[in-house]
Amino acid sequence: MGDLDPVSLEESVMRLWSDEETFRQSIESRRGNTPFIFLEGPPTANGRPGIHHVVARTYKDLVCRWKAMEGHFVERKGGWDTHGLPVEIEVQKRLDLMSNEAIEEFGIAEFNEECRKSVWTYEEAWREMTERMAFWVDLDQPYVTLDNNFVESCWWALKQMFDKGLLYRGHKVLPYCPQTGTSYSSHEVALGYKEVEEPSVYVKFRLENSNSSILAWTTTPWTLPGNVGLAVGPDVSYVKVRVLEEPSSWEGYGGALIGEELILAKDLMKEVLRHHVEVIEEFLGSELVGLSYSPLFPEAVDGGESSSAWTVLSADWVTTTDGTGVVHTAVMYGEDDYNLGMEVGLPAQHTVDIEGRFVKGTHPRLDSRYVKDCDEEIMEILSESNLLYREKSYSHDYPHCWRTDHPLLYYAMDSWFVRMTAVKDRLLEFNDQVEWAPDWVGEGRFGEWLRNVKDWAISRERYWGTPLPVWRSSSGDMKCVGSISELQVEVDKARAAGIDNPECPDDVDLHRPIVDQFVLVSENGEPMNREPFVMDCWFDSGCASFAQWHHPFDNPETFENNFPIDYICEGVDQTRGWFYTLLAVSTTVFDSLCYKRCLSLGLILDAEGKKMSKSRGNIVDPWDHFNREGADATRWYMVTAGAPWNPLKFDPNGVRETYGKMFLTLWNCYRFHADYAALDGFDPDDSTKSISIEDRTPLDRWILSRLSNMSHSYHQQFEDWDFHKACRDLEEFVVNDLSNWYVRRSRRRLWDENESSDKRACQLTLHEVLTVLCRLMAPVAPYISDVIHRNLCGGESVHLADWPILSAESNVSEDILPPIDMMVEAKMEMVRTLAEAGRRIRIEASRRQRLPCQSGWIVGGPDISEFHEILADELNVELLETEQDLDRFQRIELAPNRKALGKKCRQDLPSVLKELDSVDAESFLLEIEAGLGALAGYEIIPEDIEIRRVEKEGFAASTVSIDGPEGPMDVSLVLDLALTENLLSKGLARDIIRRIQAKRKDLDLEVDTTITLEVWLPEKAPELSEEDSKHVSSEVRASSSKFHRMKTGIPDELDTSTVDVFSLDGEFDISFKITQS
RNA sequence: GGGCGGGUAGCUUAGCUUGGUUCGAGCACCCGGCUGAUAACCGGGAGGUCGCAGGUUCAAAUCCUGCCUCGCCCA
Repeated sequence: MGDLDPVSLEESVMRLWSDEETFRQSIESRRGNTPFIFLEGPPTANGRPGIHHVVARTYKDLVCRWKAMEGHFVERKGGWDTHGLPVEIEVQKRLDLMSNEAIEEFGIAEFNEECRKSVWTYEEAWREMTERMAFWVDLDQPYVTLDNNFVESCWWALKQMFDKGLLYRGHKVLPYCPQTGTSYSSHEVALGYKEVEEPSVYVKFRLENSNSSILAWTTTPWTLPGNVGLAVGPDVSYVKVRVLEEPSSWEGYGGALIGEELILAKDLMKEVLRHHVEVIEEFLGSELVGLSYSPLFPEAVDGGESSSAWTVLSADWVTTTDGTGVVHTAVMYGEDDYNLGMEVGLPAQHTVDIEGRFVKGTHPRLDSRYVKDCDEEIMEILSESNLLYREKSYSHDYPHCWRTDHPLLYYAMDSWFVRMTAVKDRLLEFNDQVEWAPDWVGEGRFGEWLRNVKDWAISRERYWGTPLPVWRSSSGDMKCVGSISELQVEVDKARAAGIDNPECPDDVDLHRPIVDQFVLVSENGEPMNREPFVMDCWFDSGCASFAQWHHPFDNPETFENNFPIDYICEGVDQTRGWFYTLLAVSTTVFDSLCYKRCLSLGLILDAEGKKMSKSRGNIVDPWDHFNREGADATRWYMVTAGAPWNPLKFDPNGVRETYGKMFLTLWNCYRFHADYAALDGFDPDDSTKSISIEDRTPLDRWILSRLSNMSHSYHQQFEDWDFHKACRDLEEFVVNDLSNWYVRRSRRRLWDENESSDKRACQLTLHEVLTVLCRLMAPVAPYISDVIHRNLCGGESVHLADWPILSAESNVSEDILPPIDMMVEAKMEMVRTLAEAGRRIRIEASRRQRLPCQSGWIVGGPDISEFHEILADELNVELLETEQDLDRFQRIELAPNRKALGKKCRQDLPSVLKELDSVDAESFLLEIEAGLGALAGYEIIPEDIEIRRVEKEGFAASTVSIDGPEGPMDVSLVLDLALTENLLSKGLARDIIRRIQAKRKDLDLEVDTTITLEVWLPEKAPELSEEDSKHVSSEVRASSSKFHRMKTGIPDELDTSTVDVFSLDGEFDISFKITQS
């Protein structure tokens, strides 16, 4: 068995999986069992996949693999998100189509064709990444959001909403660029923020039947003609002031007359007012509510029936952080303004047209002018009628069009909404039934979002997307079309009514501009045109749970069998994205929750903690690791680096570490088993040679028990979503228990050339341990676990094997875990602790490890005589004994039990502790046992203190605390440091063996190669006994050997390839020569 | 501005629900040991204002309040 080469190992497994269709088999072999339903959140293939996609796909994959091994039928349909703005932007940039006009000139059909091609740009890269990282998902029959079938299902869903009265047409205030005629998403807006300096104005709104004006402030003078209300905070303090005298200096427009009265927030007086004034009244905002004022531009807006137009309104979001504490409200040009306007019934009329010009009739000096050019004119107009108090230049970040650099206008656009507010209670109810990991995402972030749910604006004035299937006549009649056949019926109906329509075949492309060409007919015979929107592409992915099956048009039962979803997993940034839209759609369409479990992953950051993004250029290429440490190590690293929902700082060095520590160690453990199994013709299934566990050595029973314990907690941690803890524990088991103790302690057992039951017990044990390990690891590290498992289990893929732990949810028939023996585990723990203590003692006493001690004594603790052989070997002592007389080496110390004492003594605890420190431990313990113990006036009972045994000074000893059956107990180890000729000889032999073995290794000799040996010992060296020199010869496989006593150190012939010299404790040199025989 | 989450050694982190001995581990570093055992392992060392400031308490990394800071989402 060779060294581990993870890349070629994984690549060959990849080919094997593809040849034998392991993925398909792993699904089919469980067909008929309880399904575990997974839904893939569709990525978009118009960007290159990065390491952050590997993270998400690892968690998707590992849960699905795990559930499959538990016997569930786990289908995994791939998906692609193909609509949406990023696609359009990409194409627009490439073809230099920087406005809607440019796109329409280019042709919508041609433009959409470009988009359709663009979304597959990186499909190949995604497929390769997906396959190489071993994410098992069906990419041959994926759902694709641009497919007609998918779109048709989306139409169907929208019609369900329409029929339930959940769909309505309204306005939405959006950042809008009049030059390109486009409104922008927040993502586009973010591209174009610029710091600008602009005029801001303080305007006087004259109250009706009063000598007073209310002062309001705005940074967008162009919205003033549209003003229809003033918002005040009901609990904010306002003042009315009278102007007493002119300010000492005044620049620019505006001002106020002596005697004029102004109203504004009390806190902002100093900041706003330039005149000397007196406060004549003070009141809360609520007292202002309802007052009427004169419109600034009386011609601009028709108040109509509205009783609230040009009155003071109450809004609790008004603050006094800037302005005057009064917010000028222009319904069509601000989101808060619009919402307030809808709430209180303000007239919703545009004073600005779609090209950014004032509409005719606003004001003779403003009509038809571009609004951003009118700031000066507006100030002049207001100033002339003494309605301007002040102007002030104001600098702020303001969004600009990323394409034309023009400032964006917040503008109320026609828009379609889903009435999510109507189903809020259901949303909350369903959300409560979702098992969230971590739970705070569901309760906090997501729950909070749902409690403040707004109607979902689902229309976009774009080209590339699922068209909104609503047709509307000029008088407002509407029809929502829910399928192709319905469209055909409507088209025929229109044709019959004399409207000329193109053909509408069964496979009509449900995209723009095809569907735009159909004109339908309303009940009263009017032509109806399609509303010119496409849908928010989140609507597409929100429909994925059923649209992936073309529900309800194809096999409705497929959907019924696959809904609701058991498990979804995406980044936490999807909270308001996919997590929400899935729930929004399932609630409105099916009145059901959509998914039962949701794992929300933390963001992935670079090693410096910065978000990975294309623009920063700090993306890690997954192939850097696939081609070096392999996908297993990369996946294992990502899972063990932290909780899945915490941000992961991806450290390339960490992958390397995981590879070195976990995978090389595991491989070597496996190799140890495999090499000897091959040599001995080991057959695990040969029942004539099986050895029951109770007949195996305590060491075997120990590792098997540890394996069982670890497996149970591993499983439990999987169920608790603590994959990181599970895998860390497993890694700890492999490195510490399996490699560093079991394999190390068992090496000698397998060296034995003769067939023995002990050797066989060891091989059986290793075989069992590795088999279970492979199955536990398989979901996370699917390659190496499969290779090892196949080799151990007659070629069976680990992914077709059963999960080794039974649980309520699984379909597994039997538990293959060995018995747990807590006693043997506790004892072994003690052995290992004592072995470490022994090394500590030797270092303190300057006694080198290879020089044996005659005796060692274990003082206290449980009986571990079954492990004396192992421990004696570890400690390098000739004889290990149990000493019952504790006092021979030990004294006691008393330590406080702070928890108990704290309850009892409260604030006197410090003085009690101080006294405890100064009493004589032995005699005070007697007092306590006699019920007479007292400190600082408090009675001390045995529960208040802990007795610790420590070694007495002057002994080569060490005391350790171990976990006994009844809590922690102290055990001491004492070593006899006396030297004898016998010990010196043995130590010398061991040093010689060690150096020769190292030399053999240097010379690349095979383990079973025999040598001839000559050793030259100087006179100062201890005598090497006959027995020990024989021991040397046999250990190093010398077929003949000579041991010389010589007066000088080094033999004459010095060929470094066969001769070597080493120094023992720096006192003398020993030389030796080996040659292959 | 609002909501949520994080801040513990040079780096990565455990501990926080339920307050109790000197805050535990890994990587890197230094010294030593062990090894037919691997990029492994063992012992020891150095390295911590547990983000800051208050508060509660005999006792706070842990509970409470405020602030600073980073991130995400929303405005």
